[in-house]
Amino acid sequence: MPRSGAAARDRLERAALELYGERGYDQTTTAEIAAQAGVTERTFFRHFADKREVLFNVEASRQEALARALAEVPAALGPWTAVLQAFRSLAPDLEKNRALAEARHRVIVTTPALRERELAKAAAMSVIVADALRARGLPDRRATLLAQVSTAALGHAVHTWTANPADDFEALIVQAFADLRDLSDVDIAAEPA
Amino acid sequence: MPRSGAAARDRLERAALELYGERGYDQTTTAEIAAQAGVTERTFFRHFADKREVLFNVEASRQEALARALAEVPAALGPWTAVLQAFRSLAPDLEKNRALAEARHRVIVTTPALRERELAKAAAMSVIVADALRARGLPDRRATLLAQVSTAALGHAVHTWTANPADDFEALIVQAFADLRDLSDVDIAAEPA
DNA sequence: GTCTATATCGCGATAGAC
DNA sequence: GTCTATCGCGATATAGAC
Repeated sequence: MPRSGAAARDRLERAALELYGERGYDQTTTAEIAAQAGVTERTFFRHFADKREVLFNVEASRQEALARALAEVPAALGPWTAVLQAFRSLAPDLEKNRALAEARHRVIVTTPALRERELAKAAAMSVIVADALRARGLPDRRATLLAQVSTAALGHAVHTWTANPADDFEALIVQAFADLRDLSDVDIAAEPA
Repeated sequence: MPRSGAAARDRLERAALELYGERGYDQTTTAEIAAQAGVTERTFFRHFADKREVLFNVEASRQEALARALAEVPAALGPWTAVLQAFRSLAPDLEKNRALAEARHRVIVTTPALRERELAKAAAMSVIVADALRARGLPDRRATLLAQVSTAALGHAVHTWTANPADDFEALIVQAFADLRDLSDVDIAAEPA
């Protein structure tokens, strides 16, 4: 048994995804996950704050990737377009891990507790976007607003993508942003005084 | 001690808000809340599914109000405007309970577990909006997208409102929708081929 | 209402890795 | 040798079962 923390962590993640998938989240105990990974239950909690977090470690690297992408977007672009471009850059990584993402997704959507955690991760994404927009000089409130809204669009695209194997992520996020533009356009005419 | 369920429920909510505020969510046990409300711990769990839910009962009535408001919006209005109008109708109720909302907000923002639940409630709101939009004939994907995005704007407005005692909710939500329109407008010109 | 399972976490000891 | 992951034991509290 290697003493490497990372390996144990990895085994715990795999074991959790497998067990949650087989018998469901509620019917799986942390002790079982630990056993399957070849460590004790106590070790599980040293790696993950709680039973949910074990499925959301991937999010961390995704967050870093997004932050980096946002920083690299040319300053000349408008905020809306800048965010879209950063989101598009996530596509390759997403497509590469599609199989895993689908397995994860299946478990998450069927488990309220996990869906809650997923929403929390999305909120964290939103904070990252807001920070980046402020750094671009967007006033605070607008930065927060655009961040929340665009992150919502991102979440929408990711969900659609995961649920429909035929869909292409990059096309979906572009479409989502376009739809939003159209929707507000249409209503401008209809808006009452 | 009246055996009335509603009264006990009310005392539990008050007790929880008070105790969470005083010593923090993690340092408060459900037993303590029950004791302060003059009931047994078992009764706490009869009324609320878990320790968090005790702070989110208000959301239920808010959700109903929103669903009703959405149903009453004239069919002639575009989806974007329709949602905005429904959101605006929430203003009076919000303003009336401002003091309580602020106390709640203070506890929630400082407690990750509670923030997660709050996000889940927002997601539920989003589903309600999406249903209403589909009922108005909007295609499924667009309905979901617009629902998520507009709910994000709503959340943004509510947060800003709660955090800034000087702000007026209705003005904030109108401003948020206007900002979104402007943001997409600005970028249309700047968008690359 | 009582009883119980189990998620979560604190502490001291142990044992690979460097 | 120092670190730090892990272990083993134990305590508490939430939530569900009977």
